[in-house]
Parts: sequence; structure tokens; C-alpha cells
Amino acid sequence: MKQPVFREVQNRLKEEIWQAWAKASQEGLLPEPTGDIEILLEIPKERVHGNFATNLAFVLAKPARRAPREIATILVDKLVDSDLVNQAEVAGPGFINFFLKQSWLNRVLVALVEAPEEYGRVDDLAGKKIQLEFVSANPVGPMNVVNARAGALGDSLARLFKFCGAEVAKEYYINDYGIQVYTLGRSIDARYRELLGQEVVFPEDGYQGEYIYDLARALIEEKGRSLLEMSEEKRIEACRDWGYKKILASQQKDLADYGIIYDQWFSERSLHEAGRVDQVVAEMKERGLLYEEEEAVWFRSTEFGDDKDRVVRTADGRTTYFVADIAYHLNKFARGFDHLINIWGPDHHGYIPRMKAAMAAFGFDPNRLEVLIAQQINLLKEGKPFKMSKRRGEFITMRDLLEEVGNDAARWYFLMRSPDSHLDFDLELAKKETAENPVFYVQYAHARISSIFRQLDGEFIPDPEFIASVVWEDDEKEILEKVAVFPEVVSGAAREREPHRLTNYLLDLATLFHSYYNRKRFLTEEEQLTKARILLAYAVQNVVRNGLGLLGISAPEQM
RNA sequence: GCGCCUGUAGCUCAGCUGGAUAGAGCAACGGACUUCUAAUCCGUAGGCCAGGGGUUCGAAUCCCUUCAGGCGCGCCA
Repeated sequence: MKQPVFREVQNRLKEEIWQAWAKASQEGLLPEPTGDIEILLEIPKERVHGNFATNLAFVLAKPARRAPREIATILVDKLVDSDLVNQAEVAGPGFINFFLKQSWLNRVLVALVEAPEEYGRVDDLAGKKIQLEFVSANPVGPMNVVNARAGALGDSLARLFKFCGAEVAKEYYINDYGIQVYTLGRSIDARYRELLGQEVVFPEDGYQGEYIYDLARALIEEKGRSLLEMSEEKRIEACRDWGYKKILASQQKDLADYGIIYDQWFSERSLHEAGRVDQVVAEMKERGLLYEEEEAVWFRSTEFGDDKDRVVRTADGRTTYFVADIAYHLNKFARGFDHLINIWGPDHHGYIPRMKAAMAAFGFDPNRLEVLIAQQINLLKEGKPFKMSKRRGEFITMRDLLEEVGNDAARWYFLMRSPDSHLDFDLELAKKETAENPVFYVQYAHARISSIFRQLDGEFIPDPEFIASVVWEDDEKEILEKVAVFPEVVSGAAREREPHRLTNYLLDLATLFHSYYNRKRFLTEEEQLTKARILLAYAVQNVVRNGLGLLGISAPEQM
């Protein structure tokens, strides 16, 4: 694909600086250009410092044994005239600031107008096959707010990676095997019998939530008293299988309503039934990774960077959850993914080294498995900590939250912070802030522009020749410069796995737009002026729409 | 005790590979609707970047250390 104009300009500018450096070195003024020193171009925080700035003079100060400002002056002096740079100046302690001719902005606009939905796309991840596994909540109860955060993060990253050229698969691992679902079965069984009038002692470790009663009632409606005929074991299994499938279905619905569509739902049980779990233990044994101690079987994970060895088979002969997880991840690699990303909750971060150790032990580069931690959410209610407990059945579910604040606001709220931040979420505040949430500010910019287009006489036909001829005023240049940098924001957000770079960017862009909107009119008496301003609005609208799209947030035509 | 995350304005948080005078939203205060959507705009005020050392031309950013908060360290999942 074609490089974004921004990158092309950046590369050409680097080339021009390199030429100046080479020229200066030929004249003995500076040391020869080497591969060790890379020319870095940054976007200055202040617009008065130009479109780009380089710190090359500082880097060369030591080898050249000259003062940075002196070097910067030499470099500027050797720069040849180009159709790119309007002016280069030495500034501060030795920066070189570049002010570009506005033609580059018009080239950005031409590219944008040619393929508006594509604008912002980069090819950083072209050819890569990436799998994202996230949420993967146990099918034993409603999902919580951390699941909602992980969902927003995983889904947005998937969209970002695709926009960067990768082939992406979103996957959900269903923990439909083992103790947790069994406990669910026992819990439902107890409520089932209780509702049918039996004297029951609710299991000590059972799930206390009201939703278990709901499930039991639904079970009675569906199957009547028939389960009472079964043996206890059969009945619990029946409750388990019926129950987790019901819960799974509601999780699938919740996620779909949230806008998250998975490519695959992967069952843990299927691994057990296919014998893959026992097979993994056998393979580990063959590879000499295991030893026996105190009747248990251990994996020498410490040889692969873990801080202690891990049990794979307990003294009573059961394989641990860890083994199923290894089997699962080996399966992922077998499916041909180049890179695996898992998003886990903060309580699982201690699990990362052993998982990577297992992959390394099977000959995979552990760097191909990346685990992101969706950090905790401190739920508050009126400023006071609100402790959630599945056991006591007191929690705010993901669905509660989404119904309360809406998908767009919830996603924005989760994504506007770095994934590492432990965010405070005040339930009362979230309700109050609904109307003040910054997401509406950004969406409003989009809606305002849509409104302008609805009132436009005639059609907006972007014409490259016209675009190339427009002369922009300074406040317009500022907006277009922001538009121009969008592909880099996309690239950075994907590379660092930080969608909040996008929310910040969109907020900035919307601010510039709203300010301009209050200052200037789009629909004027002058045809050329109107055309130019409409073009500007069109560019902003598409960037906002694409940006919100990458966050999984809607871009409304009106509000 | 060990490991991971966090500590920046009254509150919630940004600050990209180290760069120029540390930013935004909310809250507070003062202004702007005869005009394409006031869910908007303009302005004022607000800081010892938790503390202390170090690295260098330059540190909120990197290293060491102390303190504070959260989480994790089972033959659990």
C-alpha cells in the first residue's frame, strides 16, 4: 500500500537532513554520517517550534566536539532548497525546527478524499497473523466490570491491528471443565431441590447469587421435577451442563450487545475430550521436562524463567488447569498464528512466567506469547469502596453497567485510560457524567459536520485540482496538521497496545474543530471559501469517524 | 519476604522512542447565542511531577533507593 503522506514527508525530510550532514562532513565541518546515529524527527509540542524538529545537533555534539547550536547552524546552512521545507531554523539550545510548505497538507487531503474510509491505515502489521484472546470469563455467573474493560480493550486492539494490516482473530476460551463449573452444578442443584420443596443444605462453597435461583426456576420450567429421578451425581452433572450453557449463552448475548463479535469460542472441555491434555503431559515427559516428587508430577518451569516449578499432575492423579492451558496455547500456535495476545485480569499476572516457560519448553519463542493485564477497577459508590463478591452475590455486572451508561460511553471510559491504570469507577458519578462524558464531545463534532453537509446546496465533490489550489489560514493549518498525523497515532496505539492514545487524539481534534466552528462559518456567500471549509470539515469528519470506529464507538449523524 | 501495577492541579487522568515554558476533562470563578446544533466557545485560577540519590547537553520519562496504595505469590481455577 501507499505510505501515508505524513510518513513519506518525514522520510524525505530525514533524507534532506542526511544530505546536509554528508555535505558538512565532506567539508570537514562534521564527522561522517554513520549508521549508529539515527536522525530523529519529533513533532514539537508547541506549534511555534515548527512541524518537525530534530535533536541531531545534540547527538553530534560529543563526536564533533562542538556546541549543539554551532552544529545546528552548520546543518541548516547546508540544507538545500526543497519543495518541502519552507524554513528551517536553529532554536533553543540546539534544535532544528522545520516549517513545511502547506502543499503537504493538500497532499494529505487528496489522499483522504480518494479513500476516506482508508485514511489512517498503515502497513505496520502487514502479513502478520495475530490472535487476541480476551474476556474468557468462567461460565459460572454474570460478567463483571473488569470483563467489560478487557472486552473494550481487546476489541479495540483487534480493530487497530486490522487497520495496520494484520489478519486478526478474536477468541474466547470457555472454561467449561473442572471444579468451577462443577460448583455451579451443585449450586443450581441445591436451589432446584429447594424450590421443589426439599430440605437442602446449600454447599459451603456454592455460588450465592440470586441468579442461581433464576437458573433453577428456568430449569424447573424446562424440565419439571424430572431431575429428581436421577442419582445425585447425574443430577449435578445435568445441572452443570445445562447451567453453564445457559450462562454462556447470556455471556455471548451480552458481548454481542456490547459490539464484540468473536471469531471463535474455544471449549476447554473439547481439549480434555480429545485427549489433548493427557497427551501434553506425555509429551512433556518425553521431552524430559517433568519429575516426580511427593507423589505429584512437576514441570521444571524454573529452567525456562519461572520462579518455581509447577505441578502438572496432582498426587490424586488429576491434571491441573495449567496443563489444559498449555494444550490450548499449543493449539493456538498449531493454527498458524504468528503472535498470540491474551488479556488477563490483574489477579493472573503471576501466571505469565509459567505460561511463557511452557511455550519455551515446547520450542516456541516465548515472545510470541504476549499477555496484557487489564488492570483492576475500583468500584466506588458515592466515593466509598464498593467490594464485589461473587460468593455473596453482590456485584455490578457488565450488563448493569452497560445499561446504565451505554456502550459508547462505557467503551470510551475504559479506553480513555492506559490499560495499566487502576481506574476508579464511581457508580453514581458514572451516571451523572453521562451527559458530560467526553465521548459526546467528540461525537458532537461529527454530528455537527453531518448537519452542515445536510444543509449544503448541491453535492460535495472533492476535486484534487481544487484541493491543490487551496490556501489555508493558520487556524486551518493547525487542524489539518492534526489530521495529517492521524496515521501515526493509529500506528502508535497499535504498537504500544494503547487505544487511549486515540481517545486523547480525538479529544484534541474535536477541540480544535469546535473552536474553529465558533469562529468561522462553513456555509458562506463565497463559493470558493465555502468549498475549502467544507473540505476541511469533511477531513475532520472522516478522521473522527475512523477513529471512533477503531474504538468500537458509533459516529452519529445527529445528536 | 519476593514479584507485578500505580503515585503528576481540589478530583479523574494524559504526557509517544529522554527534549524547549508539564497538559486535558471535571469541579471553581468571569464572559459569549439575531449566525451552519450552546452536548459549543473565550478567559481566569490552580503544580516541590510521592521523597532522596545517580546517569547527561537535557529527566515526569532511564537506573538505584525509601515511602504509600492495589494485586499476585497453593498438589486452586
